[in-house]
Amino acid sequence: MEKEEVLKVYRHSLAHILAKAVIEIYGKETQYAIGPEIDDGCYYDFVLPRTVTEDDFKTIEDKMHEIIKRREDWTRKVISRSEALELFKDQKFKTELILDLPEDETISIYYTGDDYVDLCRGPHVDNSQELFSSAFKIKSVSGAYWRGDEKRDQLQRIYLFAFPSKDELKAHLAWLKEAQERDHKKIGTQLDMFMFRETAPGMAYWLPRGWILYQELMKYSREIQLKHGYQEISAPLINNKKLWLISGHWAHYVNNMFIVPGVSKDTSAEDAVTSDNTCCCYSIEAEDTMAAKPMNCPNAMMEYKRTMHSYKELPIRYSEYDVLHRKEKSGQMNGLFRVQEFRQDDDHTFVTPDQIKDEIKDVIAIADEIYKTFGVTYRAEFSTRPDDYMGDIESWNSAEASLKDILDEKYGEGNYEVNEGDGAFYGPKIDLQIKDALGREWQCGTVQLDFQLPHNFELTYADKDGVQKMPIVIHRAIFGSFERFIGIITEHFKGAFPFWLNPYQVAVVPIRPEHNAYAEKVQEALIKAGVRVEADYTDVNMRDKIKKFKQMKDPYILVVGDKEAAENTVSVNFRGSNKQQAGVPLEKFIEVCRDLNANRTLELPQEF
RNA sequence: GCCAAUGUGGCUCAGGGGUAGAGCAAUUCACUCGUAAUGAAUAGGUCGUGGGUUCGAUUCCCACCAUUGGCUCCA
Repeated sequence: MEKEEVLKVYRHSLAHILAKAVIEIYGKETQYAIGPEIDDGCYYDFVLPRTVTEDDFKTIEDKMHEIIKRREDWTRKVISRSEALELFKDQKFKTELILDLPEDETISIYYTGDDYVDLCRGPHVDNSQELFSSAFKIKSVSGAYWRGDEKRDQLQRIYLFAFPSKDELKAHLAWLKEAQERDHKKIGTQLDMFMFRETAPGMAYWLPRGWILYQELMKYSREIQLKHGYQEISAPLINNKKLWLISGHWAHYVNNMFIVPGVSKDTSAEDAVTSDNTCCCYSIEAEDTMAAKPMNCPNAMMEYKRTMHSYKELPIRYSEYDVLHRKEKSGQMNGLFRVQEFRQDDDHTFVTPDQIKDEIKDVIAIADEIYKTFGVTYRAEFSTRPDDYMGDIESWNSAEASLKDILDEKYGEGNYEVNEGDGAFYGPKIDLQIKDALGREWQCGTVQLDFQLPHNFELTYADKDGVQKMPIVIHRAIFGSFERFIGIITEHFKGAFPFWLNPYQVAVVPIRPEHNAYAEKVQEALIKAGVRVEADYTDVNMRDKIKKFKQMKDPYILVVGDKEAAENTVSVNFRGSNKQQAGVPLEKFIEVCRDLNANRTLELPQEF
């Protein structure tokens, strides 16, 4: 058996052991649902008479060990649908699973000992003693919805780390610890990049250092977009409710919007709020109700609509970096990965149907270029027509065919995920996912076709034949949100950003105050060359200064004293090591810095 | 929104029914230094917020807020 297969069998078998242990501890009325294997182990979903907390972990683990030691045989049986329904008549989730199986499906069950049976395809170990060498540990408990539907039962999910050997478990836990050290929330605090306060949940305060990095990203994004024919626009951050009614956001997205209630004339309105004893009453029903924009699209439509357009002008690419606000349900925020206030590298491109393919190809090319600059890898996902789609089916079919062609050509057939029916109601989309330090995937890039907004805003262009036709809108973002992207690259680089991106690129440390004059000369020369430099001219131990800049992960620290001043050189300290190189001519050092910035080089030279 | 956990000086964390501790950072003094933690002293906290129990709550209970790991949703 392949190693992968062995791992699967172990994990899946341990899921059964977990269920058996939980049933023995919590009693026969336990409802057990499903227990698949996952990346680092497995989980099992239950309905239990009481909640499982961390205090129960040890009890469950001990019970599992005890069960394994019983050396019970695992027996597979094939039974009929009616036998299965009878066997699991007290198990509502199993019953539902059985009823959902196709008529001709073989129904197999697995016994672990005589007293525990589970509906399962297998395969499994033949006897529990095969699990003697396995290693497992309860990772966590969480709520999970039956079949991922929040309207259905909430189950208690118990996650297990599970590996074939103790060493592998140990290695995994070590990896996890290392990954937690990469946590962008931790590094962001250490490097003085950003902070959060309770008075603005899910909205980052960008500190001086972090804001430098943020702006460097925007600068980079703007450079690329300029090359690809994008025009930058900016539009109001809050808009009257009327706009959101037209765009459809008021109907579909209002719960995610920060509303600014207007002044209501009708003081009896149900949602009217009296602010004080004056006559002023606020209501979201009032005509002057405004809302902070959660998306840029409607305003882009407005700018397009300002004049008549000809097919000759298309594609028109409007990019924007305005601040967006999306109200999230509690428990959904997560550091910079999921915030309530953010900026996207957003764009709305207006195209004719036959321009879709070339345009999207270009978008993917931009994504490749950008992600490559950071050395991150991504995975593409293609989402197709949902049941509640808008527009005519021919447009959908041809649009989906174009997207599929592009994806096949770019990544090869089967090298991207297809989510049938998962597209937006207004059009199919391609999402680009990037992983964080813990291996969780986050959507960054997105390319979406939209047949709906142009319709709602009655957009037109005059085609060759003189007939007014409706353009198609392509929504796209590559970084996604800068907030999320910064979170990801912070973890990716563990805070040691590429030279061009690091808040300060070079730090200057004069050995004693009498070397300040030369240090200032070095700093000025670097600034003149467009290098971001910080220096410490205070009268403290040079070691303290070096320590401080090392902790800030500045790529190069230049120590200057008598020798350097006399020779017009610098003594270079390299990030991430104790390595030093003395006697580097200042001009040479500056030249290298200039190149690193110009090329946005990923690697940091370790020698001059 | 749901399940579980967490919230103690700027940061990292210990403690625990009798009104709080450490390290780092900060400030002051000494050392004037050639590459990642010199020494001494000082200052800094109504222990997330609001209720309750108690003679007494930072500690126990309840609610709320925020944060974390998941579920759902999403950039």
